[in-house]
Amino acid sequence: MEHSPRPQGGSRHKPVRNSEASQAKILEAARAEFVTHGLTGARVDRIADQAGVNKNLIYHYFKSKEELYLRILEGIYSDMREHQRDLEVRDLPPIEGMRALVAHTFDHFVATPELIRLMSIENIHYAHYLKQSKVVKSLYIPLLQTLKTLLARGQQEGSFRANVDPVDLYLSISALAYFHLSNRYTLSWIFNQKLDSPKRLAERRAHVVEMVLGYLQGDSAALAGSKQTTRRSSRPKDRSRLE
Amino acid sequence: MEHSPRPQGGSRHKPVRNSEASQAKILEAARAEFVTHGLTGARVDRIADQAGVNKNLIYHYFKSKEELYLRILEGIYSDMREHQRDLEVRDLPPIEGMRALVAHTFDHFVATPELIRLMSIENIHYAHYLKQSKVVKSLYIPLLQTLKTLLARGQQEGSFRANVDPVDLYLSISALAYFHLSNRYTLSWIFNQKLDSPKRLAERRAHVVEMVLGYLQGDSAALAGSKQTTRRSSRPKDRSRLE
DNA sequence: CAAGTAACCAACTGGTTAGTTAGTTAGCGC
DNA sequence: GCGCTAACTAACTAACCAGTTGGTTACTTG
Repeated sequence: MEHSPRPQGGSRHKPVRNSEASQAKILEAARAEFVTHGLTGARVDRIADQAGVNKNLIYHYFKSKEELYLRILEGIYSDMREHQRDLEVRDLPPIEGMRALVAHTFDHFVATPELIRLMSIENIHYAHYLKQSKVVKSLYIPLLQTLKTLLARGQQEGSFRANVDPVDLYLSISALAYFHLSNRYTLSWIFNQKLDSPKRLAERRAHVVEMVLGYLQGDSAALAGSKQTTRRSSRPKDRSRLE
Repeated sequence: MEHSPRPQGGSRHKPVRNSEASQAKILEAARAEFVTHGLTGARVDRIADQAGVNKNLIYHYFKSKEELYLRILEGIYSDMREHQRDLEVRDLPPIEGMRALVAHTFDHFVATPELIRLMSIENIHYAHYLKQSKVVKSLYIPLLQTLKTLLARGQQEGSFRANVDPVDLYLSISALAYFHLSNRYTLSWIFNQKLDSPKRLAERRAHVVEMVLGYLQGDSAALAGSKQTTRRSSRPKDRSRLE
């Protein structure tokens, strides 16, 4: 099916026609377009222009705008495979490991702004497209496993509190690393500070790491309010509610 | 300018023409439309249909789709004026006050899903429209002030750690209360659990409150790594970085 | 080198959509 | 009860935009 010209090497000058290169250019342009404008805001004419190919070529290789979007979406999530460097963290001492995991999550979001944009965009669309993907889901399994392992080892050696749900912890780590970036435009304006400046990012990174570690290392028994000693009971007395 | 018919009471049956009611119907329909479809996905024909008015009436009262969107945006943010119940929290003991503040932020996000959607949508649009608003920014000043007050009082009585930036703390509280909701569609699918079920929300609420309080009450000196004793220095040694 | 195939393109199409035009009619002030 | 203003409408328009048609040309294969 693929029609790569002169694949066996030989002449050096690139051929006029090159399906692989064209597809790559389309995907690259599409990624930028979807990331900056969202699915509904994206224009396939603009993608064609930016890729330097005829619009029809897009339909030649991808059957529709939505199909192309899905390809981009899967690509971005799969780049998170890099996340699987979590594995390297499993053998570190729990505190060090957790610290590295949080910092790495933070750094990854900073380094891949496209991931954050597309995650937001997908959620605006109620995850309609992501749900069609087969691969993405499985990427999270090793990550959760790493978290569980670290958590258990930390609890065993007495440095982490008990009764921490790994999914909740993952949600919190992501939340802390994600929100200030995903919402940086409204927040920067509201608080009169560039949340994505290197200095501010370094500060925030330290804060986020401290927050997670501070929580995990805090003594839950001492911290719990007068009545609550078991967390996570499904309907707490709710002393803190205002109304 | 306003042309409200029979404003002085009198006959009970509603008049055929009623500008205030029409505008209200338009705004209500527009809110639903923008919240579910975003700015680019929204259709003014659909808004007109849903409001039960002629499309041109929308242009009679609001000069464009974007203008209407801005109105909705401001309305949603202004409903956060309710947030100013933070003030009631200022006089509580610091721990109780902070607990209530976090819980209230969480509850507010749960109760106002439209706020989260529009915040995400605005950030997809780089806060282009919010920046045109004059009112929104000022809503955050008292909130930050409350945070500062609580923080200072807690530090003074020795129950909160030192060196906590109020903006960072606000970002973290919001992040923890926002992320699992804003991204509930992708996350629910990935983790095979309905993140917005009442049970799960109650659990998450407890976790979030615990996380913030646990962090604040943790002893920063004891928690800090071997070298770092002053947090928030603008370029920490970064022992936790992986690469 | 002939013939087939896939890469590639210009121009078009039809449905959609924000916004307009050119009015009609309800209700108020006098 | 007349005239004015504002509420309200039906039908239209111009631009836009995803997707198509109907090709031409580069490259491969036999």
